[in-house]
Amino acid sequence: MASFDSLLQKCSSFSHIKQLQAHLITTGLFQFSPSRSKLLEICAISPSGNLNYATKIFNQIQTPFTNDWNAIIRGFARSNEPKNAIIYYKFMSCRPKKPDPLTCSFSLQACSKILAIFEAKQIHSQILRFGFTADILLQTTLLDAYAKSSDLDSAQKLFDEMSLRDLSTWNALIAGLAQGNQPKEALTLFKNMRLEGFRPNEVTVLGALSACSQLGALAEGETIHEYVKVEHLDMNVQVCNTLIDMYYKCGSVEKACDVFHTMRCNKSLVSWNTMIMGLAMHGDAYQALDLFNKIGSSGIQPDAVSYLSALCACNHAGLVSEGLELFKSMAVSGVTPNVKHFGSIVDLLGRAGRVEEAYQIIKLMPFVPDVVLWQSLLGACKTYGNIEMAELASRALVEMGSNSCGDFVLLSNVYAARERWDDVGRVREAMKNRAVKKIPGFSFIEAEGAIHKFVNGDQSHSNWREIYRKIDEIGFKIKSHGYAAETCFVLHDIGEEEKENALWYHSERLAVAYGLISTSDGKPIQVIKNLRICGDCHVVIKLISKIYSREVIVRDRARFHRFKDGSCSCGDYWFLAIVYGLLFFDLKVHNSSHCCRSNFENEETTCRMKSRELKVPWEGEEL
DNA sequence: GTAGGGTTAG
Repeated sequence: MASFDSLLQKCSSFSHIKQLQAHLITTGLFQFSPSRSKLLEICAISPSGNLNYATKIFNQIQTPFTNDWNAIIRGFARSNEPKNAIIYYKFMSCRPKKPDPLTCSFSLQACSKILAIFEAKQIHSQILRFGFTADILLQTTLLDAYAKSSDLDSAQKLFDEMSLRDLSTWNALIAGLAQGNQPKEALTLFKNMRLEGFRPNEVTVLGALSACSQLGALAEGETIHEYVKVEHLDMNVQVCNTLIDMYYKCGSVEKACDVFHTMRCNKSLVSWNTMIMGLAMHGDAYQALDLFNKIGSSGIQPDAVSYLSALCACNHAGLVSEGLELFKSMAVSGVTPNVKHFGSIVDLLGRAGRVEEAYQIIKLMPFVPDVVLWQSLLGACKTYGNIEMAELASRALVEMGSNSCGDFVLLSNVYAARERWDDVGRVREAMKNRAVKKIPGFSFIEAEGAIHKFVNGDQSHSNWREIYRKIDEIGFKIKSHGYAAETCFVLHDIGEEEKENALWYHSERLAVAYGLISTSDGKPIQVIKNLRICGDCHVVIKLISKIYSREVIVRDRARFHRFKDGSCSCGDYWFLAIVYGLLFFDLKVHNSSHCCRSNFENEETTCRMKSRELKVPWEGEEL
């Protein structure tokens, strides 16, 4: 008979596992043979195995070896119940066999998955106690656990303290920074890594490209793309997908299309979805829908994200009936709509002024409405001046614990539009009492090899005087083209007093002015803004694009605006509604069709409620 | 001997 170990290597079905287990039991080796751990591992992690059954085998063992613990912890760490891995780790700590670096590694992976920072810290202290600190792999796993649980300071500290780092260590921190809202730091680290002689691989460029996406750093992204081509990393589909994402988020949907159409590896569903979303964000709704309809011909079936991307295309172009049809067709194709699809429909209906229908959707849908849904409805109420519904949505948001400035501003906007100043004051009080924080608006522009950040009324840039002179010049020129920034409605002293020039020196305008100064003629100006673009800036930038014959691309938190020859790719869809709403309610509209001025920037915040709280049975106790 | 780093989303 073949040896037990060689049978283990061939073990490829659940029945094999049971036969081998039976063999161990009948020969009396079960309690003593080291091969048992391997069998347990196969049962716990291989596709032919069964984690429940592995647990049963484990429970039969009188004194588990460290490797038995490792197998079961590893199994749970990669299962849907990573919490159990930590529970087993805790059990193990009270038993004679002590954890080894692998045990810590698997348990940390479980911590990363459920963002169990408290437990990760305790395992960290055990790693120190056991003296496993020289193990680069383990240190990297620990670093990753910190980074994934948003404790980037600890991740960075660990990184700095490591005397030896390998490629994965750098990758873990770059990816961690990129995903943890520190894209600038991620890119700096990426550069430092190259200076230290490391050769970025697929994983590295994924992190770095993701950082570029967030920053809108097109030039930087292009450099990385060049590197990708030279190193043939574009044979990796994830790299290609991230390139598509990077290009469209950096404003160049054409280059995203280029990558998509010339991919040398097979396209995955994510490739399609990313491209569709890119087209949607750029307002190319018909191209997006066209691509959506072509997914099937590539032998892939669209999934929930594909539908969401296509719905998003309809949303951004105001294609209401197409969107509704698409939503209905989901049932036929067997893709179950989730809360985001319903959110999309609520937004679509709301933007089209069908606020009551949007509300009915929220009421009837089979999900508990989340913050974003109510925010969509509230946004629509503001646009169409629906006070009753706005109050309802605001109440829901408050009940859900929303403390977002944007939500309060929207409600006060609705009141202000009806000149209900007492209510406006009430909202203002509520904001004060709840210590609602205003999210400061800022804009980025990449120019002269650096990223320049502007806030409203910013005078910190070394060239600020020149920038302000440019803005004044713009003001002079656009007035001769009929621009008049008239006030439709003004929010009376809501929030902090703002300087008179706050509107005129909005961050996006400063960035565009700087772009005009610092980039050469004919080159498109690309600006990234953290909030929604202001309606007045939208008008001004349209005029700039015409007068200065410059294409300007602004990415705001919701979509792209491509200004060319006096018009914008969003078709003014998102702003026209404001005007219709005002006319409908017969409010004062002063001699301008493009007025939307408020003391606030558009803060339709979509801040998500993060469920990072995690309860584990022994919370508070030391492991 | 066994492990670590990763793409799309209202």
